[in-house]
Amino acid sequence: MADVAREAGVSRTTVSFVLNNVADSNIPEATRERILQVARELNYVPNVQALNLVTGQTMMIALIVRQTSEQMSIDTFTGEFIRGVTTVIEAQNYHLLVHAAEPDAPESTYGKLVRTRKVDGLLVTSPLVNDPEVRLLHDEGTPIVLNGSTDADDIPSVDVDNRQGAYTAVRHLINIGHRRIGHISNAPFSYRSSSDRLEGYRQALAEAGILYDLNLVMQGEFTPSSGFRPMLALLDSPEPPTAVFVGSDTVAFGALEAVRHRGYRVPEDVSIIGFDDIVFSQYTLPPLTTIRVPAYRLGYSAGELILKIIQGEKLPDYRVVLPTELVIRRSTVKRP
Amino acid sequence: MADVAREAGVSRTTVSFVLNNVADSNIPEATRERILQVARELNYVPNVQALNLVTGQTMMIALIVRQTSEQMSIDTFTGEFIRGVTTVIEAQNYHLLVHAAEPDAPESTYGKLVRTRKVDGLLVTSPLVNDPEVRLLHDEGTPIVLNGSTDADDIPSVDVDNRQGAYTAVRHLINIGHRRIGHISNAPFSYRSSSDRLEGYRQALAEAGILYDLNLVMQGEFTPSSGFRPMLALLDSPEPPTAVFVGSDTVAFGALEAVRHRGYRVPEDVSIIGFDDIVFSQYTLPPLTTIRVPAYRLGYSAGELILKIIQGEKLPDYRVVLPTELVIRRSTVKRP
DNA sequence: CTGAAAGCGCTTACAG
DNA sequence: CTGAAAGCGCTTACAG
Repeated sequence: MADVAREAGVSRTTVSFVLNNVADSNIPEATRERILQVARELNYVPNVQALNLVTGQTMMIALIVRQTSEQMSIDTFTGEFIRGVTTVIEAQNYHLLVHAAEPDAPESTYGKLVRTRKVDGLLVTSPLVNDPEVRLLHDEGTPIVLNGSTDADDIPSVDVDNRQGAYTAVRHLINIGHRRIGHISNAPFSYRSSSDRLEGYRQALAEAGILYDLNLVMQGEFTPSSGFRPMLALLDSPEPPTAVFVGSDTVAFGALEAVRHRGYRVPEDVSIIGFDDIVFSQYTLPPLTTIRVPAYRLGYSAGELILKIIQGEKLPDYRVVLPTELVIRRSTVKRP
Repeated sequence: MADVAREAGVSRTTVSFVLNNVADSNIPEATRERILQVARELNYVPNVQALNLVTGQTMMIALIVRQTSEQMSIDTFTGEFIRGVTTVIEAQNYHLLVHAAEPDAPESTYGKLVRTRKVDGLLVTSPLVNDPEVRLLHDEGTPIVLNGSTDADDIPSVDVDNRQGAYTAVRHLINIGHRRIGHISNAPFSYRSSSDRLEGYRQALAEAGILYDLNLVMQGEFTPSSGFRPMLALLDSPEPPTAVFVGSDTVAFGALEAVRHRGYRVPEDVSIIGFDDIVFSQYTLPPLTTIRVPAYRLGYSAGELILKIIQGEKLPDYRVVLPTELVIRRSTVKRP
């Protein structure tokens, strides 16, 4: 910048004014042009590090992905989510730092990112129901947005309406004649999404006057293989379900496999409905009926929200809840 | 830092020395302890922005993902790759910035990242065969590592041996008795990975004395649906293949679908082998025989390489090529 | 052993 | 309309 000033015969102040288009600076068009010209010739690009130091902003937002390597290798959600986030924030000159953290890491690896002024705010996916670090950071005033819900309803978040989605799924099963309906969760019930989905399941059952049977409820854990055994157990039970609501498509793949493994057929012997609508669900045999989760839009909303919080905007509501959508394919069928 | 200095009764210089453990600074243990103590009490954390300004480093590496939204939503590679990268670089206090760029974006959106001193180096996935921006940046001396190959062999890169992988796949088909073998690519042949895989296919054919038949070669484009029509065409041809080598698992899913759609069966009527070994390939019907690509290790290697380049290390070779592995499952079978 | 001073590349009151 | 100066929070020769 000093070079530009010298070359143009003005002070750095003036250069800064015209390059940043500062209002009320009243620079005559002539010098203005000259400075712009020189800057172009000299191929001037501002050093954002210096800028950051004086403004106190980093123009960076961190995305903390709380997943194991294994989860990450089967995850198609985060890619779309990232796309949504970057679309919004890059339009405002922010960038995204991605940091993976094991869900059961002994201590926070991400608080440091904000304390050392590496980022201006945090996006946290799949937070634990009760993450003390998130709590602490939020209370310290760190801009933070969760993807998914925790017990702390005062922390800003974006999520899908899990209860409603599960309700819709089970309602669909009931509508087509099923009464004995099993459930395999997407994750341990210590995750809010799992317990919310379970609640939707129970609500639909209750409304239809169907007794809640604990023997029909199993726990999955993110992966296809975690859906295999629970499905076997359901199939082998004295009074097997005619339909199963699986809390995630990925887990449902293992359930489909289990049905085949026992020599039964989907949907003739048992209907299966999933949750998420990842791309691959169209290509299973049969294609999976499921509940669509708008990953891109969740990312987009999270980006909008964190930006507003960073910019100190007062918001009527710090929580955004997006609707899901029932996608009927061929893994569910009317009970004769 | 000024606070710490005042509180401990020393100069900022001294504080800097002990906090950074500067050698030859000969600080007596007593003052050293005192400073550390005060820093802890005051909860001192260095401002990395200031540090960056003086050192001229940003401790950031950008990952440029050249994909459309659609590609990103079916991509399980990038997640694992990211995990590999962050594992290495975070151990050295670097962080990863992720930036998505449409493959056909009119102009570079990422050159700016290095010119404005936002990052110290660039990782570029799925580069175009001939990306002028990559060329330019590399020639300007920007540390840059590609994931995948371009025509420019002087630019550092990490990749799998695509030719060898394809050769192994087709060799497997030949070994189990197939002679009429089709091919559907993973991407347009303007991508280096596609043309390399095609070359491996041709080589295996040639070695076995099988004539190369252009009618048997089709183009896929990343998605399952892009594998559907080509497979139909192959099936409907006057002399259909008994086996098909598909350049990516994702594309192979559409091919499997097409076979079912025509009322044929895999592998009884036609064997199919994929490439990549994504998790879902275990859950198709039948489970897919494929060539494993070590995504995590590619990311890990890319991270190591870019760090070495940034740190100015002289390297014997700037290209790392990782081996693939044949994974035999149930979609390929001996030709009677 | 330790401190005063310059400097990294910017912005922004303030004064003229 | 424009410039001199202070300051953002650090590091690092240099001198004592």
